[in-house]
Amino acid sequence: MARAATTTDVFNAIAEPRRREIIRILDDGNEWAVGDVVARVNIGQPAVSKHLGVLRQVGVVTVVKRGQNRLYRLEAAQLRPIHDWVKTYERYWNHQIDRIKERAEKKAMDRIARENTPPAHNSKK
Amino acid sequence: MARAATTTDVFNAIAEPRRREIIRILDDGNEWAVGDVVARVNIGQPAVSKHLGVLRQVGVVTVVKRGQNRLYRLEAAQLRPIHDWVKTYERYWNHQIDRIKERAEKKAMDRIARENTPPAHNSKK
DNA sequence: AAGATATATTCCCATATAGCAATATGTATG
DNA sequence: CATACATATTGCTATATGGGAATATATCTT
Repeated sequence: MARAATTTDVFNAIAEPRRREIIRILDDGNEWAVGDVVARVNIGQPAVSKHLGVLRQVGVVTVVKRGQNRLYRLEAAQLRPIHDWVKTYERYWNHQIDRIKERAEKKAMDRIARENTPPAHNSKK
Repeated sequence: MARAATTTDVFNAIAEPRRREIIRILDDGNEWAVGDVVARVNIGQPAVSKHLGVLRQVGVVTVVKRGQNRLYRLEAAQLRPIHDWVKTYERYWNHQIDRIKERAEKKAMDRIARENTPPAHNSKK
């Protein structure tokens, strides 16, 4: 089985460095025409259009037509699944507050226990 | 130019859903033998070994030999670049008073208004 | 209408990669 | 030593994908 398509899995969509670069460019609250993005990256217009198409399909950008331009806008809220996923591991580099750490550990253990259909005993390290 | 290899870019390494699955399995503070991981996923041992190899090369897991086993341990601190990257977009779903939020609300209201006024069905309004 | 401009799409190629089957390597144990 | 076991590696196949070049499509301008 191949990995989930870039057009359906936001984790895969942002695995491409040029798409992260484009996301960064769009992150100023404005709408960007394709040509303006092209002017700031080192790849051609078709490649940029394709990257924007991928980002659109996973919802990370939206597009509106205005004249002969297509204006893309960042919808970074769609990145939240990535945030939520990686946040689960914060405790691995954040040791400041015990409460946060304990909460994260408990959440992880609860999830694993739930998904593994409890072997009916405890004994974690 | 292709995207950075799974073995050198942690963003690409975690773009594969089975690797995220393996990371979650390892996330209980213990060391896991390959066979124990194999028992929990739906792919064969060679595939698991390869996924663990990818994760090892990007530093997300470490491995020690013990007898005929190789024990893998999660080193989730290596996921921090992902956390730092996505954290810069937190304001898109946290910050209550920015333009994006307002836009989203407006869009939702427009949609609700549209749904509540189907053509030629709401006799009186 | 005829260019000019902006963007998307198609065609093609090169490369990465996920998985299985088979095999190799290393280790424990009789 | 011989054999079973655990894991890695190799060989292979199918597929996804990123990019350029060429082309299509839509819109603007004159």
